[in-house]
Amino acid sequence: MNIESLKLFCLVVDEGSISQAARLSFVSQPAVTRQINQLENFYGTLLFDRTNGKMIVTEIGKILYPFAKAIIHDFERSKEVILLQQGEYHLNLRIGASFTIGEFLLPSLLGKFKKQRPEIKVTLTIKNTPGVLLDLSNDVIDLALVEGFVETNHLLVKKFAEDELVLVCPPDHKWRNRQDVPIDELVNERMIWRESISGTRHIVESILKEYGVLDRTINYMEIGSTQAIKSAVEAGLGISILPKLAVAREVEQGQLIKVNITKIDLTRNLWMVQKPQRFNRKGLSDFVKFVKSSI
Amino acid sequence: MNIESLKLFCLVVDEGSISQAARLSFVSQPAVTRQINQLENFYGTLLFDRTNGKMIVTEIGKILYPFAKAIIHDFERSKEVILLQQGEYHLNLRIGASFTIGEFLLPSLLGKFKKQRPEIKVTLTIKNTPGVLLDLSNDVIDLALVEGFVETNHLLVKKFAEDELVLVCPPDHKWRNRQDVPIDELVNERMIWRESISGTRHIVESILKEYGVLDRTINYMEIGSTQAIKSAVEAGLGISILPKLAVAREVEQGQLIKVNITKIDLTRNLWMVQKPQRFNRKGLSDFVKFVKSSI
DNA sequence: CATAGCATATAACAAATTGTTATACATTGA
DNA sequence: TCAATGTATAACAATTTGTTATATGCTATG
Repeated sequence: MNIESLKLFCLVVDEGSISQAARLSFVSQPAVTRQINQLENFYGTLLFDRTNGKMIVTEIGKILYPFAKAIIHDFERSKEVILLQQGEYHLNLRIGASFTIGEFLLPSLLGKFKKQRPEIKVTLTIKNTPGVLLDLSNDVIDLALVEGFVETNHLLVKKFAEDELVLVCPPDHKWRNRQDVPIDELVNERMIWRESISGTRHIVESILKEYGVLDRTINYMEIGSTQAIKSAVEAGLGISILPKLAVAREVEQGQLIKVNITKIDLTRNLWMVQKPQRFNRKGLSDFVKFVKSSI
Repeated sequence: MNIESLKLFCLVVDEGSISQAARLSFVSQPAVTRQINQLENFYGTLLFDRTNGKMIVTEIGKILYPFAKAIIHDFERSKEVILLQQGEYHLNLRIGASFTIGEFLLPSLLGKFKKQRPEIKVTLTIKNTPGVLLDLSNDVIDLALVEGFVETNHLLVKKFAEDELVLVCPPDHKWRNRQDVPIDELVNERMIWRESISGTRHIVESILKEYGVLDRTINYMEIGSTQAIKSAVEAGLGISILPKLAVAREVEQGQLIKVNITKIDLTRNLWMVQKPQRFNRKGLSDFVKFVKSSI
């Protein structure tokens, strides 16, 4: 039993005409005729008296009418109420980001987005990359913005920006006037690292390993915060390889010295990761579009 | 939107399982899966959380549930109420019959039928044939039982019995000891007729006309009642051609003399006439079957 | 009273929907 | 780990729904 049929039935009752009901419903007249016929067959009785080509509802049709109206009403309400509920859903956006992205890239980006779409409520959660991806798979966030090494297992991954990793040293370091430093010279330098599950560290380690330098550097210190690492380097405790994004201001103001590693490109991609969902929050696709267009 | 889909949705919610819902509905599991999917697509949202293969209704599904229940309930009620109404309809049977059939054939027939089906309420209306057919076309009766000459125009006509027309004369008539009377001898006899629209008269006239006798008989009297004609013949006012059914008892008791007209068969058919209706009263088809089987 | 205009019904066919079976994939529990 | 169970998907048949073309029947109008 189709609710549309009941809707047509009511319309024919109200209009007293199949043709008129068809016009109002933007379907052909035979379509309405058949719907009414099927309704009559279903209930096993005539719903209209067709004497003289007029459609006059029968006694039994009059009995059906309020039931049909009630069904239609409930159905329409169900659509409305769910749509309302959906509204809140779609206007909520939960973003997770790794430290570098969350602390240095997203704040201004989110600011611009909120200016364009103030009605969308954004929640930003900053964790290390594995934590963010865990949140994603647990449906705690709708979108993950992370750097490096995402297994594409059941996840939608798309590059949305690049960031360069740069070697920084204190202003009084011996490399302070060098443009380039060959990678070999990193040997015996005191390296300050992020914690071992950090996306940034993962990338740096794999590069150094590739060049056989990793094992010969001095793992001098591990600090769980980029901000703290910067302070440590500034204080002359060692050197570090950090995202350009994170040290841009300190380098500009001379608190840190940026040194290129000869011939080595430490550019890595930044990824947007989504879980493939049958129904996404509308705010999500809007934000994804915004990020793509603004970077 | 199909009410069956909503029913399945509720069943899946209640059972927490698509497979179980499929079993209870006697359809295949993929059929239920797709119904649920289409429902989700229609509302643009997930109605179930399928984590770990379980079907747990979502918040929005919980919103839909009472609406679906209400719709299903109203729909079921509409079926019940209409069926109830139908009951009265189907147990009512309005029969119309022409005089001869209504007065001499139907009473015992209806008695037997009521003994078999006491729950069916029968209304019998007796009129002349055109009146009965008019009632039929005006939906005042459901079944007409008439003799002769029914235009098959939009009507379902079926022979259900035969009746013979017989010539009757008073017991002191000159033909009282004759077995046969040639048709020519009818000339100059005082004929007593039914009214001109009577089915019986129609048939008799056409036979007499066929043999060229009609214009030479004496149209002595027209009486609107078979019973009155019988009395008139008995009183010696003339002769008449009447249905065998109507004179059987009087002939047996010697109050009227039956005379055959040589070599002429005045057997005529009795007809059951129905309007072709899309939905007939059940009592009607039952009565039609009863009549066919009992005659 | 014939006929144009309007309404419903029916037939034939295309498109969409619904059901089926077979099969893939994921989870659970022995 | 593997069998058992449950959901999803693909491919196909059967049914349903819409369409256009056309028949039929009533009403109003000249």
